[in-house]
Amino acid sequence: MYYICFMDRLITHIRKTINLDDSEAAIVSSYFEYETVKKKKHLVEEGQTVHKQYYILKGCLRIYTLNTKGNEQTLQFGIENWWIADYLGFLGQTPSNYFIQAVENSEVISIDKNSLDELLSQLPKLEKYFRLTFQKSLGAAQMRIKYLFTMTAEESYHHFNKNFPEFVQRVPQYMLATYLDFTPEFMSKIRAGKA
Amino acid sequence: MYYICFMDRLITHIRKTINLDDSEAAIVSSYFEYETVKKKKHLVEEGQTVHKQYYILKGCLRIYTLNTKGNEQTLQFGIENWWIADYLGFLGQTPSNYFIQAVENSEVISIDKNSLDELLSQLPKLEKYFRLTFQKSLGAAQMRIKYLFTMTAEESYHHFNKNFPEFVQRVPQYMLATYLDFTPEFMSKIRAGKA
DNA sequence: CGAAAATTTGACATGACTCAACTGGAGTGG
DNA sequence: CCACTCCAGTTGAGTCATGTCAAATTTTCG
Repeated sequence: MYYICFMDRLITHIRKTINLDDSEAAIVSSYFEYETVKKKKHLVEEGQTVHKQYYILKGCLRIYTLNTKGNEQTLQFGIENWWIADYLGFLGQTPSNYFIQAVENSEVISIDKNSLDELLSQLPKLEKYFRLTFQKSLGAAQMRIKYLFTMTAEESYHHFNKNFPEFVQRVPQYMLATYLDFTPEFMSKIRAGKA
Repeated sequence: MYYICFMDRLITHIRKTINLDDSEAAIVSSYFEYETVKKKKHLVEEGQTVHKQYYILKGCLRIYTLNTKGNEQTLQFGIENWWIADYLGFLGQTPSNYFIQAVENSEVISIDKNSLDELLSQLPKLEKYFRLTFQKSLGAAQMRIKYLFTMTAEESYHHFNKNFPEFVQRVPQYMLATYLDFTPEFMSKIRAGKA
């Protein structure tokens, strides 16, 4: 079974939280689909109602939205072993509020709501893995809001550089600007020390 | 047992998601503590390391932080039947990143990490309740970030008024300003139509 | 009733944005 | 492997949304 191969990463990740024997791991595997996305391509477009949660095997994705002026605003970046999704859309099966796009050529595995519900009723011990994953993500989202609030543009930039150097290398600057909530031009001025 | 009384709300809330018989409900009840907080008093101060998750029975609370200038910034408000916590601090048992304060005289029930862990191992079916609760909160946090990004001060104000009228009535305006990310003075000008 | 807290108002200051022009490097096709 | 294009990044001038500060006014509540 080839899919076992690319499922390994997720199984390993789950096993950091709960025990899974091989037959259970096989069940988990059977519920996921493998997808590749080329750089710049979208996995989800705003307004779509087919929702999946994506687990990133390789590459880098982002979730973003457009503001009233039509500019992109990045809510979150994700890399290897991160989950990414429109959680409200997923739960309510409502149109997506966001775009999900590949920043680099990427590989993901995905699961839709029905499949996740089935999987969880077949293997209830997985609830704990997802509970902890979401709890952690929720904590991260709180910090994200805190940082958006408390730092000036320049502080945000330096803070991000210091704390997430992997992303700085992998994400183009104009895109990082849409995450830190200022314009690419302004970012350029910060970098030049002319802000 | 008196505590059964104020635990009712949470039990009812949990039963919207999963089934609980009376003996299970009693187990849940036994893990929570009842607390009251007077308006303006803090349940948690920044830097503290005793962490609990709070379920609001009555009243209104908020979680906030201070920016570099010492001004308050409100991350989230919570009312009856909402959970409120510093989730990252809770999970990691690290010093709190935030203050949790009563906006009105309030009643909450609380649980610390050890108790929650015990409760969940004794009653694993609760994992699903918390998984769904956190998943929903995570979705809400995503929307929160989207709104902070995409709206001007004036749009934020009107949007909040329209969508959360209960809060507008219960929360002082200067505090709402710290949630919507502008100054009380500017809020006043928006209201006067002079923005 | 009085004090403290919340809200309003106005004058002025400023951080970040807009727009347009320019530079340099990375792909692409011939 | 060169030439061309296109996209990312830079720079500067002018502008605007929102902040700051201080004072006046209104509301709340002990």
